[in-house]
Amino acid sequence: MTHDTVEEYLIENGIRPLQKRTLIYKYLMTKKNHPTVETIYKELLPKSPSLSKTTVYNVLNLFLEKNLVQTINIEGNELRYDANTKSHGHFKCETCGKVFDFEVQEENYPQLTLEGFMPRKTHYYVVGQCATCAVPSLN
Amino acid sequence: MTHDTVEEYLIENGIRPLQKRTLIYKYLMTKKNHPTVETIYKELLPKSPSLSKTTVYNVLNLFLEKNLVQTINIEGNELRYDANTKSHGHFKCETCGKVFDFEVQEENYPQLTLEGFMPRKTHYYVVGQCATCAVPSLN
DNA sequence: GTATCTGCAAAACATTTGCAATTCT
DNA sequence: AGAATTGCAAATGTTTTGCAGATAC
Repeated sequence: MTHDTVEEYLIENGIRPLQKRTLIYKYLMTKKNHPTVETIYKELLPKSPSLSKTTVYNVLNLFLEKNLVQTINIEGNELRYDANTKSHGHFKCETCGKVFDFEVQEENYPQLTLEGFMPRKTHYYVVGQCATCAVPSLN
Repeated sequence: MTHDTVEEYLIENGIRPLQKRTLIYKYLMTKKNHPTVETIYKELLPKSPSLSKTTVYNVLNLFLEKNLVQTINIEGNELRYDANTKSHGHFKCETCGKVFDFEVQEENYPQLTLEGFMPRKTHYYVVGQCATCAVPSLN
C-alpha cells in the first residue's frame, strides 16, 4: 500500500475514516480471509461491542461503491468480500471451506470470444480440495 | 445429446423421468437462458398449473446432485442454472442482465498456481456490456 | 399397495429499508 | 448545530424443511 495509514487511504478514496469503517477495512486488509458478513460481524463484535450487522452491510456496500473491495460469489449463496481488487483467482476447498487466492497474470486469462462485448471485470473461480485436505493422512 | 429422448437421458442418470422433472429439464436444455428458480417457475406455470416453487427447488437440487446441471453464481445473490455442465465461460451484461455462454478450451484456462491443490470444477465469469448494449445508438 | 414425490405453510437465512437516536466535526 | 452515520425493527427475498395428501408403478 502506498499510504501511511488506513485512515489516509480511506480519505483518498472519498470515505470518512470513521471508527467502524476503519476497523472493518483493517480486518479485511490484514486477515485476507474472504469473510462473509456474518464472519466479519462475529469477529469484530468483541472489539466493538456496539457494532451491528446493518453497519457491516452499510460499510461494505460503501467500500464496494468506491471500489475498495470486491465481492466473491464462489459457491452457494454466500457472498464474500475481498480487499484485494486486482484480478486474481480464487480457490474454494469443498472440504475445509477456506478460500485461497492465487495469481493469474492478466494476459493469461482466456480470450473472450464474444465479438463486440465490453468486459469490465473478470472472475476466475476454482472449486476442489486444498493441499491439506487432499492428503488423507493429514485428516 | 447421445440419447433419443430426455426421458431416457434422465433414467440413465438415475432419475425417474416424472412429468415435472422432464418439463424442467427440457426447459433448461432448449432455452439455454441460465434461468433463476423464479424464471423457471413463472415460465412453466402456464404449462403445468399445479407446479410449485418447492418442486422447482427439489428438482434442481436433484439435478445438481446427479450432475445434470451446474449453478452459476455470477452476480448478486441470484443463483442461475445451466444444463451445460461442460467447462465454459459466462458473460453477464450489466445493462440488460442477460447471461451469455462463450467457449473456452479446457487447456486455455489459466494455470492453478497452488501446489498440491486438487481442482474439481472451474468457473470463469466476465461481467461487462454485451455487444448490443455497448452500442449507444441501439439503445 | 407401497415407495416416492409434490405442494403448502412455516422456518431459516441473507439483505435492505425506514426511521429515530447518536456521533462526528 | 447540522449533516452524516448508526442500530433497531420490520420488510423483502431466497432457499429449506416438515408433513399430509397425491401420484407413480
